[in-house]
Amino acid sequence: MIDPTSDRPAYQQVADELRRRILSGEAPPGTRLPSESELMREFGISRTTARLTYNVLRAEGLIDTARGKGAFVRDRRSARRVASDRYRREVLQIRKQGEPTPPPETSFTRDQGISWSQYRLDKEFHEVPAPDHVAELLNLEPGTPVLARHFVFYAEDQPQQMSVSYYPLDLVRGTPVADPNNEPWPGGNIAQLATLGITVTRVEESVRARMPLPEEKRTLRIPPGVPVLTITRRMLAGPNKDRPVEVAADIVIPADRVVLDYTIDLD
Amino acid sequence: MIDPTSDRPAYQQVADELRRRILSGEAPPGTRLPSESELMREFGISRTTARLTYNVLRAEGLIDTARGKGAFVRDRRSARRVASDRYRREVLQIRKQGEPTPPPETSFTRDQGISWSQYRLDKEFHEVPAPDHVAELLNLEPGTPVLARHFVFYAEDQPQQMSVSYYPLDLVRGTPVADPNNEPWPGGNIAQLATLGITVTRVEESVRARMPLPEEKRTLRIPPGVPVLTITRRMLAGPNKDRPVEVAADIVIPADRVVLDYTIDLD
DNA sequence: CAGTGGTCTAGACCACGCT
DNA sequence: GCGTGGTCTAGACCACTGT
Repeated sequence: MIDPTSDRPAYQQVADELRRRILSGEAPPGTRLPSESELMREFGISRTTARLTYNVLRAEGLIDTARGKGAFVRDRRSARRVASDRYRREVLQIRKQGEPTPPPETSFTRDQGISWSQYRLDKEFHEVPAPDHVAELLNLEPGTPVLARHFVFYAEDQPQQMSVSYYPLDLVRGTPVADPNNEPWPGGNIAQLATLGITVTRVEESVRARMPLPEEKRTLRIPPGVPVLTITRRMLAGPNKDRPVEVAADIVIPADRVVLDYTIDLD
Repeated sequence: MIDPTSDRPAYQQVADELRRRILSGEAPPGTRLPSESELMREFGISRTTARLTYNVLRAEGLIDTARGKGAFVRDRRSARRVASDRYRREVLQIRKQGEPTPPPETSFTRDQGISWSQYRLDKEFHEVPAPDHVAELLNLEPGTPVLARHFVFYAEDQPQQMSVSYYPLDLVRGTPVADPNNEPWPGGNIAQLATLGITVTRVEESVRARMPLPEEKRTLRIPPGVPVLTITRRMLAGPNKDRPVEVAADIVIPADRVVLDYTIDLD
């Protein structure tokens, strides 16, 4: 089954064959793949080469391996959809109610399709000098003190995303926004700012993807071969949409758990 | 330097130390890291363990390795920004000119900040039965014939993205849109549809991230540890924004080459 | 030519899951 | 207890880059 005359290394040739089975549907998600010993016999390779094969497929996010069990085809369908008009719905909710009343929906819980009580929130609030990219997005001098709020969101005990939100300190000092004990807060960021008399009129999001750092892998329980989507968000206030009131630098979401939907109207 | 009593494997401990140097800025992009032999001496590990260390850092997208040269810290800054209002600018251009005249700007060339002549286009046009997800997005019966247009975009001879665009065949048969020899086409997709009397009024984009397939790695020259962003795009026409005229399933962009910017107005 | 990373082998011990 | 994957060693040959 291996072509020794080929330039392609043996472990890649074996990976090619297993990948073909996975992508063709011949080996659907959940299927158990040959054990390393079986690979050694079937392809006439050493243990090390068999392991190299599975290293490749693991890095591609195609398989899961477990000690004592074996190697299995991973289910790669992504789950919840996060729509860009979640912000608009939040605004409508605020206008309708005049003022949000608990237990309200937030963009996060609504995206999950689960109820408020089904998620947990880890949080730490810090006053820190603004990092450079934050200062730039908030139009502040570098080093200006800002409020940094760290969150990890869970749905049904599964971590879904982590984020750091930055606010100009002058804006929020002494307000409920700066009080960790006020969480969970009704209605999400836009509603929180509305209680301070700030009307958010525009949201800007910058989307990137990269491999997770070890700490992110641990906190979000990200399996091998799964990248993260990062969103750098900025909220602008005022009729001219020019006053930055919040930037959530690095919202980090495991890419196997989300689809980001955006709508662009051309009229 | 290695703690043999730790649960953390030796190759991870070495990776932790090198990662710390990279992320702290102690080893900035371009820095040469210790050779495998040096790692063996400095940390008292075997060649295999040293290689495992660099496998980890490679999969995280932190380093590049080259035979005969060594291991180097990769520059991870992402480059061009792709703004969601590129579609709006394209519409404005069409309205202004009445009809696009070459050499025009497209959303693609404008995003590059390069001129039209600096990129090349590989293309194949096929009439195929609509795949399931395409049929659903176009509101067609599964298997309805559609026009599939395959593109690979280059900027300065570097591949930047590949895509497949699907059009309902009834809409475009016999028109210039279905003629491969008409490429490069002035003004991008929206302008092309405008010449058919179709006014695109809404664009929907769904953004995902995953590791690239081998063919994508080859075509787009993607280094190890770099995911791809995929955009599934749908264009809608008509005053009610309800007639799907195009879906580009799987626009694939190496994540180290792009930032996707979206603006959401709340009024 | 010496040094680099890429591939591959044969073997060892371990932690874990299942029966 | 046996089979699984996870870690680690010692050693070999190769292709490529530099001097």
